[in-house]
Amino acid sequence: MAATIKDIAKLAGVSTATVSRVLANKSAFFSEATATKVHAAATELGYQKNTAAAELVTRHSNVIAVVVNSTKTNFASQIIEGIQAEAHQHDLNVIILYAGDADPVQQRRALMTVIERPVMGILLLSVDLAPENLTLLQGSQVPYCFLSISFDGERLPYITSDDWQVGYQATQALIKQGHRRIGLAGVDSDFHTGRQRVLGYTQALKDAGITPEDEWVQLGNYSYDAGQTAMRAYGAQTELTAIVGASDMAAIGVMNQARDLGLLVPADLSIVAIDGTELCSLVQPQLTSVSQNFYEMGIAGVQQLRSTETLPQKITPIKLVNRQSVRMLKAE
Amino acid sequence: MAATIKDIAKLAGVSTATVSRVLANKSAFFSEATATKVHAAATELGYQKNTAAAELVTRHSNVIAVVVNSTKTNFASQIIEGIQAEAHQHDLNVIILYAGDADPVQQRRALMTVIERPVMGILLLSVDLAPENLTLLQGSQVPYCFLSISFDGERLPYITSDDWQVGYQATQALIKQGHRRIGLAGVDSDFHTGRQRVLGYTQALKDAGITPEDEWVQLGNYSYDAGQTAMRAYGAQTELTAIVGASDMAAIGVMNQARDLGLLVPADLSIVAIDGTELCSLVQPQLTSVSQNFYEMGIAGVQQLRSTETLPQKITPIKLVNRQSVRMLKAE
DNA sequence: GCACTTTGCACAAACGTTTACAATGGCTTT
DNA sequence: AAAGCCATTGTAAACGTTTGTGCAAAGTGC
Repeated sequence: MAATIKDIAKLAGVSTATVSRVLANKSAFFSEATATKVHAAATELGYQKNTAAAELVTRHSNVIAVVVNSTKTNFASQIIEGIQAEAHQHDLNVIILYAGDADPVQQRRALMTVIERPVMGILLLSVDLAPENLTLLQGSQVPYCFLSISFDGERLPYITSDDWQVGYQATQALIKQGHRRIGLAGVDSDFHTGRQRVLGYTQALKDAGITPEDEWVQLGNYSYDAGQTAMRAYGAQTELTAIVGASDMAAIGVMNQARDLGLLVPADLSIVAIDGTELCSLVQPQLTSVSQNFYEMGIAGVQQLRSTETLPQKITPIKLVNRQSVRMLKAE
Repeated sequence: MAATIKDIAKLAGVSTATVSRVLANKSAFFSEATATKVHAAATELGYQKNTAAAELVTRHSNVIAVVVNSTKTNFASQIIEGIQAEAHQHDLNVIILYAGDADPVQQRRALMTVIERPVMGILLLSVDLAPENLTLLQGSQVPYCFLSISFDGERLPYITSDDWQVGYQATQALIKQGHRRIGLAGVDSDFHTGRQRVLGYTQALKDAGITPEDEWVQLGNYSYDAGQTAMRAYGAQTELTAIVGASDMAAIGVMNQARDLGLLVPADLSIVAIDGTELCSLVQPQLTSVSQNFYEMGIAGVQQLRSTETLPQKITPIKLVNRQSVRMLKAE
């Protein structure tokens, strides 16, 4: 049905080899005259290249696959924008796959559709790969790199913020405003990222001479619901004067639940969010945040894929962005 | 490097044809004994199928490509979830491509990477294709369907909400609460979708015996900024008592700007948003919305791709969801 | 006018699969 | 024992490209 270079060759009266070279613009290999003939034939037939066939013989592809976990996280789009920008610079194309939220079956499906085709590399956006799927990935010979997630024991390539610092700085920002009883809401302790944030948080308190109570840390999965649940656990009579939300969503969950409990933000309760996506300036009051540089993470990700370095574990910078959800506390 | 069926064939002492048959599980064509041999060899070699090669000969693929415009719209994820759910039912895989926000070059890039490879169909999420890119798409022989966007003259397959109804019902919801001076903010009049919403809005007013002023409709691109700008245009002294936001984002923009102008929502100003994504319940007050059924749009999209019907223009239902941003107005 | 170098092109193999067709051998049927 | 059938397997062509090799014609220098 669709035209192939064979059809073009016939129509232009040359060989397929010549057609291929003209179309690939390997300029040393053909004359102007044949080139015009070939181009004319190509447009006449409405030729569409079959890249899959080409990739089969060249054994090399120019598409980067991005695997995203589909939790209701919202920073993905920022990372993807970074990825796209850098990829396009180098004439690479980007495809995105959703792997379910920690669902090994869906993860496998996404991984498979990508591994079975020629892709130049795989970027995994904060996906906690099930062990069997990690094996699959590693066995596939395709370069890969994790983004916005880190690992403990395993030696895996990843690019992320310093999560310990994230926890530390968020907490410290509150301490500097005079807060001393500070919660941490919606953080996950099953994975390295979450554990690091808790450690940073704890250390910041200790450095200020504060001993955190166990109930100050409410675990969760970074979601809006996790934030709400955490705030409900703290309760309207909480001794806390400030809370670090484990993500923007969690922070919003905390804030909305606090309001439902009759607490005003920041008058009664200060909040610092972690992530710093546009969500923070959408809500009211706007959330002060420890912001990650997701865009740069994306850029670094494709650079890593393009380089041959074996084990990069790059750290991208963070910064505190003051908005409206923290108030200065008078000395008690 | 990577093992092929040829290697397996050698190791198992059979032909590649047999290997292919065993691996594809064409059960009528081989014995148990050879099957086990083949499988053993395959796992020993860590075989990874090269789907691209297979698709080359079978001339048929099982991946659906979804092209998304990267405006800061947030309903995309809901549609994609619908697409994935339905696709997986039928053993189809989904890949997602970002086409820039109305940038023909990026659109072309996305389209190309998809057309040049074997895909089973293309779904376009609210992307306003530049004319030349539309031609490209149509010339590609690949089935396609637009989602969450509609067209005027051209006979194109699309699935969307009834945008006239969307405009009508949003406006009517406010009229029913006693409002008579109602704005429409952030809507785009360059495309069919936006024009229909304006028409629905206008008709609803007329049906209530209200003659809308020109300034009541503030055009824009559905973004947060568009909402803010619109509200700024209305001003603090606006005669309007209610505003329809052209999207969730636009509505939030309106709301936040209104607050900055000293207007309380819904006490001084009522708002109805269009879309009804989770954003509506994240902000404070929660936004009453005319909600679209994005999930179902996704499902319908892949059904359309699977069917052979040529020109489907399906309408998905909408519904009014009451939250907290509209107040009943006393008769004046 | 000869040997030599370019230039421009065609031939054919290769990439990793699937599948139509043919071939083999054992079993059943008569 | 011949004939036919079935189950299992192999042979080889095909998919649409790219690219190494080789060959003819044209151009160059003597």
